[in-house]
Amino acid sequence: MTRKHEDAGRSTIRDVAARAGVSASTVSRVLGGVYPVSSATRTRVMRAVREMDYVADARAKAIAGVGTPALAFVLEDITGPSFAHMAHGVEREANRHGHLCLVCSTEGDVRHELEFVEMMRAQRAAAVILVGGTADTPEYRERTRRIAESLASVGSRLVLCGRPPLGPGVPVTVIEYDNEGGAYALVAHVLAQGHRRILFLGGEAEHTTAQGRERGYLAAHRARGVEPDPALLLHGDFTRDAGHRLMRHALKEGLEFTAVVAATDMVAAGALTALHEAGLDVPGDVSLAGYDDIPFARDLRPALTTVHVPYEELGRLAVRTALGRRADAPAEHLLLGTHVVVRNSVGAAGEAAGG
Amino acid sequence: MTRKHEDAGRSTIRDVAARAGVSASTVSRVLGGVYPVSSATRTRVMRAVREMDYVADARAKAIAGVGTPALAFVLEDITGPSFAHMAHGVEREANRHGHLCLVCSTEGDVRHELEFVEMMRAQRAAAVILVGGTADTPEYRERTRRIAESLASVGSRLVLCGRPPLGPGVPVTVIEYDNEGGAYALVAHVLAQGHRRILFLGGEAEHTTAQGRERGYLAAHRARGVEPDPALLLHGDFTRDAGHRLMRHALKEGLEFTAVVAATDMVAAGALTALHEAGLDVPGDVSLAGYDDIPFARDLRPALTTVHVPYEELGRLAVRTALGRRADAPAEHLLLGTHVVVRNSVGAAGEAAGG
DNA sequence: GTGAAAGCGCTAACAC
DNA sequence: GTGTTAGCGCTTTCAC
Repeated sequence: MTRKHEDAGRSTIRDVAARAGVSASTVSRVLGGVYPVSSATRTRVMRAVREMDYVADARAKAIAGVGTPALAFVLEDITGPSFAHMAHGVEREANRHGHLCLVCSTEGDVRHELEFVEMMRAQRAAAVILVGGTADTPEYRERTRRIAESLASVGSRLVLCGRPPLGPGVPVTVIEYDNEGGAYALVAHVLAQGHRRILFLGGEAEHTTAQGRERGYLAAHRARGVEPDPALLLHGDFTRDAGHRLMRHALKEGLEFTAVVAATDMVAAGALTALHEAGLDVPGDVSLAGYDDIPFARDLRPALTTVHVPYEELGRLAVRTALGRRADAPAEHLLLGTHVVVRNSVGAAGEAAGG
Repeated sequence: MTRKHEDAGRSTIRDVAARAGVSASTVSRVLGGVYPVSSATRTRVMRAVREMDYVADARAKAIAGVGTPALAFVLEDITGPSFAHMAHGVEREANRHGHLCLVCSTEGDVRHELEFVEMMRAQRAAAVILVGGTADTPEYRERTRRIAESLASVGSRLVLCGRPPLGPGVPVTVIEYDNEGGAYALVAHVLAQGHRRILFLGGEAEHTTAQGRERGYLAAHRARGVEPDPALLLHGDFTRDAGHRLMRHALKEGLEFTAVVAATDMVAAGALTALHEAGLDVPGDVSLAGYDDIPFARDLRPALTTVHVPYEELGRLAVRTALGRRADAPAEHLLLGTHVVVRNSVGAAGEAAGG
């Protein structure tokens, strides 16, 4: 009848009740703060609570059907600036609504993503938010559709934040931003400066974010009537090191270009360093642009022209939208706008000497 | 007797049992995978599980006494690069041990920190990790001591990651790194280049991290026999904007210095931009150094001389140490080393012209 | 091997 | 107002 193991302090509501000389329900009522309880009892109970430093077990409350469920977000690596900003938005908004947040880093491993979602389902999370783009393959779509459905089946909901939808009929909430539109505007700006051979330092070929940006790059060219040279499209990942490596490679290969558009600011940063190491001036010899508008972009020399993405807002909206929905609501889709931020890294093509 | 609300799919172990034509205990045994169960039953149960896409409620398991508790980390803002790296280390290591992670951003508000810790206590988290430095006041120490004790009383443990200990007798695990030593080495390096008036762009005056770095700054001066000018110690916070603002201020006031040491790389980045905006060359006119060695430091122009801190390792160790301890273990303290990374932002003083 | 029953810490419906 | 009882979803004796 009494607790099995008397580990110091791990007291239960019954211990508090005993100490206050009342029943457990009374303690529950006092703590709940709603029911009518005589002020004398209330005082006694509160004193016991304080003396024992008691705090009710949230998990027990949860299974008893009270208390707000957690929110889960899974991302590749919290260390990336744009991930971090989305995560921050998610976290803030979740807290505003009284939800705790679970984080999981997949380290880019798809199996981890699956494992985590399963764990979140076991936790009966209010929603699972997949943060950031991913490799888009048929398997991915199938797997994610299943995830969405199994989440819906336990009353939870899948949210895609910064990742495109999966097609109709999948019970998923998606909040993304306009990768293609932003890249289009950015590249149009570069083209408007007279550049015609623009190197694109992309992400992984199948990555949704990279693809969107690449589409914008292509579309801007076509709109301007210039045929993009496929040889100018390089692929790596979204890290600073990839940018550095790709840029060195392009320079060594003698690729001809007068401007480079990097898929992210991180990539641009690495590329910038490689350009400098090669003795090239930006934007004197080569123009450079990034994407994301991370805080650091302003401190690069020259200050980086880039595309601003409302990452934090994205995270906040993901939560707000998810919480407002029933688990089995139909798919819904928000697309946030982006805009280019002109700074000093893109110059007129006339002055450029070529890579 | 049957479930109250028949929300689609939220099936329980009893539903699975019914479908498989066995008792709940049998399902539990099959899923547990330990007990002897006839392979026929096992198959039937597994099929039911699959068909219903059943996954056991982790919270219920938790209160029944099985399942690994979560780990919680609370930090100011996941958006800061060094926070993010510590968080990443925490997350990775926790996952390696099968623990889920709860994150909480305090947004720098002490009350939030308290609230969160209380919530984590309610969650019966295995440990609560406070990530990053904080304002060190008597109230802070008292409050944190109480937190440590109340956590210990529910069998959990407080871990300070990148934050100094609280004095003897407090049941706390602290993993920090040598702020003072790193700053000492860095400033010694700057002094060795002949600089004698070194501007220090610090963090908030009471912030533990800022204090440690400032102590190193001071100590290096004294060791070299040069009396630091208090007027050269400026305080702000750890953001890029603070660095920018402080630097402009220093320039406008006509402060005299030939080098500046920023409390973080972010601050250094802002300062660098301010220096450039003022038409000053780094390190030609003024030398500059940072602290943290964030990935971006290499891409600043000039590449930033800074102090490397093993942030991710710090996070990993925090978890590993905490999990290895009993809740009521005595205080313990790890101090990780740091080292200066010499790049191009610090030059010889002879060539400097003064701010 | 398998089921019934008790218990984990809590809340809520139902008495009195 | 307050105690008793019956759950919540799970695990784990204890019988058979």
